[in-house]
Amino acid sequence: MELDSVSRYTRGMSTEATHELVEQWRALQCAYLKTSNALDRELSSRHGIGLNEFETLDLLAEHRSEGCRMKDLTSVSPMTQSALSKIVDRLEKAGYVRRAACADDRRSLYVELTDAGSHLHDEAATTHRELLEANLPV
Amino acid sequence: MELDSVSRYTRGMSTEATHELVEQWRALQCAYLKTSNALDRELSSRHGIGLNEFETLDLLAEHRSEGCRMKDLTSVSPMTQSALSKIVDRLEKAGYVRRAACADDRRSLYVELTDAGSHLHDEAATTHRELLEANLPV
DNA sequence: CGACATTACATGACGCATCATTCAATGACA
DNA sequence: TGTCATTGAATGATGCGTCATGTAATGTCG
Repeated sequence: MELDSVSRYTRGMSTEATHELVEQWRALQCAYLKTSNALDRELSSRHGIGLNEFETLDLLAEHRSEGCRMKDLTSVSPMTQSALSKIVDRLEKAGYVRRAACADDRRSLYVELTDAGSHLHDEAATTHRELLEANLPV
Repeated sequence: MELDSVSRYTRGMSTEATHELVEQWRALQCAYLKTSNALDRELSSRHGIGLNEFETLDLLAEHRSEGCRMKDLTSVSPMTQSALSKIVDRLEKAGYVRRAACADDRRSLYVELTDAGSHLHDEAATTHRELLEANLPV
């Protein structure tokens, strides 16, 4: 008869090592969720945009000089192409971003910050950096 | 005239320190998203439950002896009370969990693993630990 | 050149988490 | 004990991200 009242989810790992791994994961999870929730809340209430919207603005600001197409955005963002499409939708509707045709390739679209978007980014970035400082593990 | 072509979202922080902070945040984000996506995908395909469902099972297994009410679950999980209520709904519908009345306080409900839930947890935990080992930064 | 594969992006259906609210049970206190 | 606040949990509306798919435009290669 099998004794499986105690879980044995360790295949070649000691239980201590496994436990440490789980602790590490929970710490990572906790740090991430705490920070991202704080960021999302504050950015929403102070500036009216969510975290992912801000980070998209941030990437756009960062690559402003090179010109940023949707595909470039996709390659530097952890978000899905689909999600980015909708984020840019929202940012465009709010007037923070503009889609512009691309001469070389008519499938592509440039995404550019508008002046309003640039201003918003500057302000929101302050909030963002403050919260990172307050929430990030040292 | 103001020169704000360069963002100055540093109030008392050097730009390098700010940049480091952002890098740190992006690394955290990347590690978390990479790991949680991998976990979610694999747990879903191999065992038919999502990450949050598994982690709820995991917490229930961990506190099996003490008896776990919804409020206890809420206090040890990063999820919302509302979210947990729905997760437990799903787990219950799938037969992995059972809600049981609480004698002391008729508002409270105990949540217990069924045998099927216990088995599933054992199996899924293996997957979970494997993926943690594969994805977690060292 | 013409057919097929691939790429860039958008969209609809779906799942899931969150907020606000609700409801019942309990506590506190005059 | 009766009233009011609080607590434990469920639910409906809403928003957002993902997957699968659709649609152009562009490459590729016979």
